Amino acid sequence: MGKIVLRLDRMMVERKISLNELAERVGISNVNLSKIKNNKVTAIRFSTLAAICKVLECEVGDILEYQKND
Amino acid sequence: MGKIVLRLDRMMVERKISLNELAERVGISNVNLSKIKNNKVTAIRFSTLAAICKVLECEVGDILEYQKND
DNA sequence: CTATTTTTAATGATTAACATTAAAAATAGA
DNA sequence: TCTATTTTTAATGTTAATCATTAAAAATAG
Repeated sequence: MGKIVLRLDRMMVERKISLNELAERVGISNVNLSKIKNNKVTAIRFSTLAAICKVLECEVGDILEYQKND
Repeated sequence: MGKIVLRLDRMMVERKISLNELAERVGISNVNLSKIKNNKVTAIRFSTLAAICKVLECEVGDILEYQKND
């Protein structure tokens, strides 16, 4: 069926930013960012996604990917 | 502040698929797909996004982009 | 070991996707 | 121009799920 996978790790390592700091700068709780980071959410608001892209200075495609199976 | 923009048009033209057909194959109403296509939504479910990517045979970055403004 | 960071869990509020129906607007075809 | 099809807008209601908050457990760092 394929699914959407969020991959924050790479960019976070690249930008040398911790989860707590990213959460603060993005403007959401670290608890929720942890969920997002570990693919425990099934949707995301564009405002949140935009804030993440802004702080991490990256494109949507850098953190969201479509993973098809088979 | 920057925002997320959905761009379905390009891929739809490229795949030569109408909004009604895409809606049907994605599994959502044409009304909602129209909203998505015209950026009238503020969030999206990964299941919907994955279905769109599947039908259009594309990556997330092909239809979702972060647009920063100065 | 201890302090910090990250993850998990549970609860609750609020937002908003999505369905549905109906009508208006836009587009295409004859 | 007229007509059929497609797309968009509008309104209403249901349901899903983000996100906040609090607290505790687990993992990591020093």
